[in-house]
Amino acid sequence: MRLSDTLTRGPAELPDPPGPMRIYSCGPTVYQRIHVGNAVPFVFAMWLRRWLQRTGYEVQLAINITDINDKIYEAAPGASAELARNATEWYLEDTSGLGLGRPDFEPRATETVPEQIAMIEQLIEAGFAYEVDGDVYYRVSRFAEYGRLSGQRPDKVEEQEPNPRKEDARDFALWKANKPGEDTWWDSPWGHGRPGWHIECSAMSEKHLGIEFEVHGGGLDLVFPHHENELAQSRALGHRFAKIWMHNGMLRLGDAEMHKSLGNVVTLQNALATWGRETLLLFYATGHWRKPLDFTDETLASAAARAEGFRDVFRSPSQPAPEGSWERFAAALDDDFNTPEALAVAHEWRDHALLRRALEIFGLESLGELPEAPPEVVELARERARARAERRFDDADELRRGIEQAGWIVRDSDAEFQLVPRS
RNA sequence: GGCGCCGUGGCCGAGUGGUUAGGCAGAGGCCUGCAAAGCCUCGUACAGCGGUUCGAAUCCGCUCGGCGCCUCCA
Repeated sequence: MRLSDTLTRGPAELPDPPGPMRIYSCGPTVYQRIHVGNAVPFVFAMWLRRWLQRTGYEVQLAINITDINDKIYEAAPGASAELARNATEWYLEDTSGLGLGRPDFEPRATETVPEQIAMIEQLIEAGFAYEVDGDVYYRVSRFAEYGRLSGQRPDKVEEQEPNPRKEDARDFALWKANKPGEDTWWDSPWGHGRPGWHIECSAMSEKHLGIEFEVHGGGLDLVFPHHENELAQSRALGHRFAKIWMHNGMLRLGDAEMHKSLGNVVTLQNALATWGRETLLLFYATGHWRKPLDFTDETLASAAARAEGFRDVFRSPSQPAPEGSWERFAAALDDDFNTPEALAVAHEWRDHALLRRALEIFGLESLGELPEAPPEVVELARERARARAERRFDDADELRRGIEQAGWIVRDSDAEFQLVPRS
C-alpha cells in the first residue's frame, strides 16, 4: 500500500510485509461543537485504521484533544476549564455518532503538561529554545531543516504582530506566561503559564506512539505552521518523529471554505441529524481525501441516493460477483486510499457478502441491515395483496396510500411484496 | 510578495500515453392492473492555445479561471 506524503511530495510505500502502524492525527481544539469539516481527518483516520488492520498491520491510532488554547480563553472568559470539559464531551458525542468507534488513544493536552514541560526543558538545554520573562520560544534559526515540510522559506515568512521578546520574528512560543484574564495555568520552571499549541502535539504523539512513528495526519491548513513546528521541535531533540505526513483537503461550504471564523459552519451534530450517519459517511467517501470537497445540498442528496442504492442491492437477491472483484476494490484503497475508485467498484456488485465486507471498511455495513415494517403495516400490505389477487385495484391503491401514510412504500414482486421505508 | 493545489460530459467524481470508470440527475424501452424496484439502451467529456509523439484528458510550455497556506482555523 502507498500513501501520498506531504514531506516528500510523492507516494510513500508502506512496509511490506505489514508491521506496526502508529498513526497520530491532529484532533480538534475544544471550545465549541466541531463542524463537518473538522470531522474529515477523524473519519479518514478511522477508515484508514480499519483498512490497515484488515490488511494485516498492527495499528495504533492516537487522535488528540486540544483543551488548552487561546480560543478557549476567548470563548469563555473566567470559565475556560469548564468550557473545555463540556466541549470535549460534545466532541466525543458527535464523533461517536459517526459510528466508527474510538481511536486507541485520545490524549488531552491538559493531561500531558508534565511531558510538554520536560520537552521544553530539553529544547532549552540543547540550545533550541530560550526563555524571556516567563515565555519560552523556539529558536528557528538553529534548525536547518525548518520549512522543509511546508515548503515555506523562513526568510519569506512574515510576522503578523511583532513581538519584541522574540530573538527572531519566525520563532514561535513553546510556553506562554499567564496573562490577566487567563483563568487556567500550570506551574513550570518559568512560572505560571501554559504550553504553546505546537508542543502539545509533539508531546502527546511521542507519549503514546514513541519518538518515531509511521503516519501523522491532519487538515491541509495545519501544514504550516503547526506541523512544521512539531517537526522542528521533535527533530531538534533527535527524534525521527513521523515518517509519512498525510494532509486532507478542506471541506467547502458553498463557494467558501468552511471556517469557524467565517461563521459559515455546519456542525457535525447538525449534519448527523439532518442527513444521518450513513449518508454523511458516504459523502465523505465521495472525493479523494487529498482534494477539496464541497458540502452542498446537491452533493449530500447524491450521497443519500447512493446509500439507498446500496440498500436496494441488499433487498434484491444476491448474485456472485466476478472473480477478482475484491482485488479491484483492495487495489483502489491500497493506491493512496482512493475511496471514490473503491466505491465505484463496489457499486457494480450484487453480491451481498462481498458488498458487506467492503462497506465494513467505511462503517457502512448497516446499509445491509434492513428494517422490518411494523405488524400493522405488514397487515395492510397483506390486505392489499388480497385485493390485487381479486383484481380490486381501487381498494389496492387505497391500501397503498395507507401504507405510505404509515411511512412505507410497498413494492410488488412475483409472489411476494416488499416494504421499504420512505426516505 | 513567498509556498502550493486544482480545472473531466447537467452535477459529483476516478483515470498520468493507445482499450467501457462509477454514481446522481435525465431520455427511451422491457416488466407491472398502475407503480416502485430491477434489467436493457442512450451522453462520445477532458478550460484555451501551442509543442513533444505514430498516438495526449494523461508529458512540456504559455494563457485564462478557481482555490489553499504564509504563526487563530481540521
